[in-house]
Amino acid sequence: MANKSCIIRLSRYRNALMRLKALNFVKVFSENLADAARVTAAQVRKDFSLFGISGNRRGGYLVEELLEQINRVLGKDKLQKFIVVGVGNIGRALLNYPGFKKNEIELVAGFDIDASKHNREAEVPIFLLEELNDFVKDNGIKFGIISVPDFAAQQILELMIQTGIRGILNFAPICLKEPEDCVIRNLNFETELENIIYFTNVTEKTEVR
Amino acid sequence: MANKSCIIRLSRYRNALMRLKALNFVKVFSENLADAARVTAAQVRKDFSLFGISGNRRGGYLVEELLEQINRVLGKDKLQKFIVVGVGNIGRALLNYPGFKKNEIELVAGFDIDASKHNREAEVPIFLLEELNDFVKDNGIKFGIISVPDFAAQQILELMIQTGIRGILNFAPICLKEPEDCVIRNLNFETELENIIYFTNVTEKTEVR
DNA sequence: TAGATTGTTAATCGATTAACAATC
DNA sequence: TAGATTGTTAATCGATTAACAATC
Repeated sequence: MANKSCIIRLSRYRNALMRLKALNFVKVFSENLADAARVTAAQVRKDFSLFGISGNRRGGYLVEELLEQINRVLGKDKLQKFIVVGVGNIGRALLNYPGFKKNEIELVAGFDIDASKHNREAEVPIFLLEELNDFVKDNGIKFGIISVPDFAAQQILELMIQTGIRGILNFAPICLKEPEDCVIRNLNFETELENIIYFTNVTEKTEVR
Repeated sequence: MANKSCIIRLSRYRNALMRLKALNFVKVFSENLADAARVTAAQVRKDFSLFGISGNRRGGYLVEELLEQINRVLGKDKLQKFIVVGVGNIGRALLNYPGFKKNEIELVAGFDIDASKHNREAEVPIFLLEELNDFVKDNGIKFGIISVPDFAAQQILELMIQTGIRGILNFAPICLKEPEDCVIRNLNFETELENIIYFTNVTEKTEVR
C-alpha cells in the first residue's frame, strides 16, 4: 500500500502540476512529472496506479483532471485546520507562513503557556494553553503542530491526544511515541542539517578517488 | 552502505544519548536506544556495525564512548558553518533557533535581496545577496540553506554552487536538481502536513472496520 | 560457569525499476 | 495504420528483521 515516500511524491507531482496549470498547460506525460519530482517515469505511473489514477494510453494525463484526483487523495477537497502549540521561533514562523493558504491548509490558532504571547485579536489568535481543550473540541480540529522545547513535548502530546487531535507534526528533538490510532511525524532541523553534513562529506571523499 | 534513514537514526540515537549523559548514565543497551528512536534493537546494532561502532558483548555500550563515535560520523568533531539565503519567515526563525549551537552547527550569516533586511551589526549579520560570494569564499563555508520563494530558488541554488557551497537544505516548494558532487535535501512544510493529513485519514478509515 | 547481549549472517519484506502488452 | 505512451507484471534491488554463534 501507499507508504510515506509515495505521498511525498504525490505532493511533489501536485506542486509541479499547479505550476503547469498556471502556464496553461493542458496535458502532461509521466516523463515530465518524473523530471519535476526527480524520480523515474515508471514510478510516477506506479504511484498513480496505486490510487487508481489513470490517464490516456496515448495522450498522457490532463493537468486539470490529474490535479483533481491527486487533490482528492491528499485531502485537498476541503480546508484542513491545524493548531500550533508553542509560539516560539518556529511556531511563529509557521503561523506567518504564507504557503499554507494556497494549499487548503489553515493554521487557525496558536497556544502557549506564556501569557505575554497571548493575543486574542491577532489575525491568527494566540490563546493560553488552558484554552486548548475547549478550542479543539468546539472547532473539531484534528491536526496539530508541536513546537515547544523537548522537555515539554511529551506532555503536550498527551494533552493534544486527549482533546481529540489525531495527526501531529512534532518539531521537538525527541521521538514521540505514536499512540494507537494517531499519526505523528517527527521533524527536526538539527537532524536535517546533520544529514546534509554527513552526505556532503561522503561525496567529497568519494570524489577524491 | 549508509542511507538517508540510517543517518537520521544516528542523529536520534545521539539525541537520546545526550539526554542519558545528562542523567549520568554510564551504560546503555541496544534495546534502550531502540526504544528511544522507535526502531528495533537489531536495527540499532546493524546501524552501528555499518560504521564500525562496537560495544561490549555483555555490557552494552558506554554512553560516553558511543557518543564520541557517533559524533565523529556526523561531523560533530568540528563546528559546521551554514549561511542562510532568504531572511523571511523561515529564514529568520532558523537564524534565531537556539537548538543548533548545542550541536556544533552555527548559522553564521543571512543574505537577502531586500536591503531593508540588511543588518551588519546583528548577532548573526544579514548581508546583501551581492556579498554572498565573497563571504562564502573568505570564510570557507560549505553549507547553505535556501529559504526564498519558489521562483527564486533555482537561481539561488546556482549562485550558491558557484560560490563553492556543497550541501544545501532547500525549503522552497520545488525540487531542486542535485548538481554533480553536491547534496541537496528538499524540505517542505506543506508536504509534511499533507503527509499527516493523508495518514490520519487513512488511520481513521481503517479503524471503522 | 551461566546468563545475557553483542555482531553478523541469512531470510524476509517492501519498494523501485525494467519491460512490454494493451491501446489510444 | 503506425507510433507513442500508459498500466501492470515480473525482476531487481535494497533495507529491515530474525536468529544465533561468539563472547564478555
